[in-house]
Amino acid sequence: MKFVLVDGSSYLFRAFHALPPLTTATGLSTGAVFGVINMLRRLLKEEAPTHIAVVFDSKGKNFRHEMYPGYKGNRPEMPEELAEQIKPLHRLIEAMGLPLVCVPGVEADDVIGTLAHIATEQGIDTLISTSDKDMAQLVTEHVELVNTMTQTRMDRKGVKEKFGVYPEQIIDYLALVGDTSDNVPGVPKVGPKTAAKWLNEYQTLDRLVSNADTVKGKVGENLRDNLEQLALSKKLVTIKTDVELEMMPKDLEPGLADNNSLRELFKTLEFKTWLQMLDKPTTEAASPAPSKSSTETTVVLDEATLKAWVEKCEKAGQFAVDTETDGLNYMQANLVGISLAVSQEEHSYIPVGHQYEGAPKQLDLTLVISALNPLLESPKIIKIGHHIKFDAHILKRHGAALAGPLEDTMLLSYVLNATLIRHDMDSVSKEYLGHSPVPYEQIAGKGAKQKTLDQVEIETVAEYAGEDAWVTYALYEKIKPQLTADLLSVYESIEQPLIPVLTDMEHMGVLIDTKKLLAQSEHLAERCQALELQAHDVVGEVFNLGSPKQLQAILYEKMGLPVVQKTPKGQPSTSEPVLAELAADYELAQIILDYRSLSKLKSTYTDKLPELVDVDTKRVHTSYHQAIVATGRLSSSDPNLQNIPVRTAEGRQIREAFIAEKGFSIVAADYSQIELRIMAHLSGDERLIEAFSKGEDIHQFTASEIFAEPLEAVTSDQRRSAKAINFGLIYGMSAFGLAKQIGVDRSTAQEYMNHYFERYPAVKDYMEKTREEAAKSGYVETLFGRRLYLRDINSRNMNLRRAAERAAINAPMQGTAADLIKKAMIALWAKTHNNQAECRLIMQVHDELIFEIKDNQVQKWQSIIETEMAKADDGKLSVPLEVSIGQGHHWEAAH
DNA sequence: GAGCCCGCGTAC
DNA sequence: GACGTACGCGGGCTCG
Repeated sequence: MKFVLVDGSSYLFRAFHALPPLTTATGLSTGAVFGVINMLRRLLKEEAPTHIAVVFDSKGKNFRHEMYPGYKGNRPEMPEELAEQIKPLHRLIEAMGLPLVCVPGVEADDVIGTLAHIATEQGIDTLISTSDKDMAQLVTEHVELVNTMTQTRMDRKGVKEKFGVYPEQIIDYLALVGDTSDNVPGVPKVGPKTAAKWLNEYQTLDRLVSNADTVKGKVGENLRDNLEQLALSKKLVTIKTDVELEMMPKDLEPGLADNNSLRELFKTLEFKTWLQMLDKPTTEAASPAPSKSSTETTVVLDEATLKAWVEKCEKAGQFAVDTETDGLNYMQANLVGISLAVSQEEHSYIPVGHQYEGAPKQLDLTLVISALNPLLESPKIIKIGHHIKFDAHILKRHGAALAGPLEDTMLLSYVLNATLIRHDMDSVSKEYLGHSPVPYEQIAGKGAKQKTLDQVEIETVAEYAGEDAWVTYALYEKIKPQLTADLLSVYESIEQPLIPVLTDMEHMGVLIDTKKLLAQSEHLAERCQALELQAHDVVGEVFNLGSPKQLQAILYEKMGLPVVQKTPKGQPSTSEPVLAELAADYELAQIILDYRSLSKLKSTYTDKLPELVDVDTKRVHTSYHQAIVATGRLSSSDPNLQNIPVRTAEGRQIREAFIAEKGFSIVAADYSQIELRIMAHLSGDERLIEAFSKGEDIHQFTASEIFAEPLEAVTSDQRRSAKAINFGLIYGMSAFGLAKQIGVDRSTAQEYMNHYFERYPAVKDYMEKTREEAAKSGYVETLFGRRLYLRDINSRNMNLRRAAERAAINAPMQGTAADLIKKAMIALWAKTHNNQAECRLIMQVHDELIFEIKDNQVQKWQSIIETEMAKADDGKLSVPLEVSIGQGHHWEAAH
């Protein structure tokens, strides 16, 4: 046990007087807070206490004032600049998870003296962190002082060196010397030297007083004149060691840091460096005291223990569950074991699939599943997981039905703060529990030697799996209470109900016409080969067309093409826009462009998609990630179904391979211009809202506004420019970007934008207001209250700040759109999940939902889909949500 | 050979 | 430097 007592009051005063007077933009003084927190952080780092208290004086008078009305009498009233720092300091200390102690009627010294005294009695050594010399009287063999500001440490020997007397003589010493700052009288003309000399001669004040007559000179006279005063001074400087306290040293364990409170406080106090450090996962800045479990994981190998655990979970009403598997593919992985936790201390692991040589006999999988099923299915029992969708898949494929209520700590963390940390278990645990779980590699090994968990010893996996379960449980208890009402509503009405929707979508998968894709691959291979030969021919040597590096050497060094643009690393770029520009003059550039686009299609889509078709279901099962995208969108991987080509005719052919099973059709429904509609709503721009309400072609309408032409006179070029502006605005684009996009000079682009803002003044206001509010609060919000923190919004780095400002403008629109389609998915799932034989949701592509619907039911479902999607805003939007919907035998035809 | 970064390109 | 959010390919480099 490492016990540290911090004299908060002494540091507060020291810091206030020693440090330059920092103030925030609003005029709040923060210098002393900064100094004390800085000191505390250093102390925590250097001493790593297991038990700690930060002690402050209580407000108002204490027993010393009663004893001596003049106590601290010559001290001026505490300046306002200091007084206003006390509350924020206390709040910060609490947010750091440190026990804050403040006992009425006594001073910090007395509390510290008492705690140190108790600790010594209990055999605990104490370190007192203070800048107050009076504390030297508390030093013993078991109590040391440290001044964390000056980095000096003092034990018995140190006290003697500094004061010339031993700690037990310090009280007498102080009484003799007096203390002007506390208005404690001493003996006139007696300073440190004399006091030490006398005490070395007579040992104690009492013996000195008895021999007062023998002391010569003027000081001797002064001593004799002040004997009465001396008794009082002695009482005043004596630190109490018998204050009645409610806490014991052992109670003073640091709690968990509340990083969200810290963030708010750092923001208010404008402690930007710490704010940034807080947002870096590697920081030890505010890392909370580590949380841990004091018990081992119970390994469940017999039916009786299993039954006991089922009952335990039932009784608890909520439990954390985690599945261990032999892989990450949710459609293929086999169950190796299940861990459960009903508290941080009670966790178990039920092995069912360990197969290494010498593995003990484990409970039969079907037996375990049927024992757990009542638990997993019960609508009365809360199941907590971290990324519980994965566990739901695994359990489902092994005959168990994980049904709601489901809680997911990954999603809780995401909703609470999507941007500043990642939401995998390790990161979240580190952030909220200050605990780093055993990494998977430590259990399974890494690289070529990596084993699957079924090959790893049960005891080893049990520890790992049990930890995952109790950490999940602890995270749930820790994070959920931190959600404000708005964020809780985002969680409960969007993210939580989306879990089963995504589970079903993923499990259902998408039927792929593998043959068609492979035929396309062959065709693409031929064309790529031809282009490659052609390129080699033009250049006169063989090189790798797929290598930007080789290409750069060929184009700019060998062939001497003009360098249009450089990559961020200073290399001449060979990117699409550059080559497109060169293509007018150089045949080679066009060849490369064609090659690039075709080889991209081949490598990423026509070759890869067939490889990802599941052997059992013959369908592709993507993973939708619910806690990745800062704005609230989903992302998709393995395969990514959200970037299937659509722009070019060749690319679109790939969509022909996304088909429906026999007797079914593909139905695709997308929101048209959803983000612009949201912009219209959020800005409240009347002209824009009206245009949407009337069902105008928004790009054409915008063009007619910008170019002051009647609607019917708008040229296709004008419409194209207006469209670019519309999209650019959503992304916070500049005149420069717009100019590049539509191929006009910058001043023309600026002119267009000016016209735009003249016609839609509320849009301009909205963007400025969004920027301002983001800078002030550090975050922006969607229509439904989803919050996005922007770490660089006040960065002094112009580029970072500008990028954060663009994100601030984009996020409410992109995020609200994401919220809306998620709500539509949830509403539609409610209508379809019991009727998957007729209609099933199979894909989501940000503003589009794709269904597979029984041929003779298409009409009926199309109207349901349209209705539900159109009313996903709950009537909140001042513009209508328009849905365009189509059907066909494949995705391409359904557009 | 595994793992990572870079440049590039696909989607909304 | 200049347009927001993602995923993922092949090349090529580093490391063991």
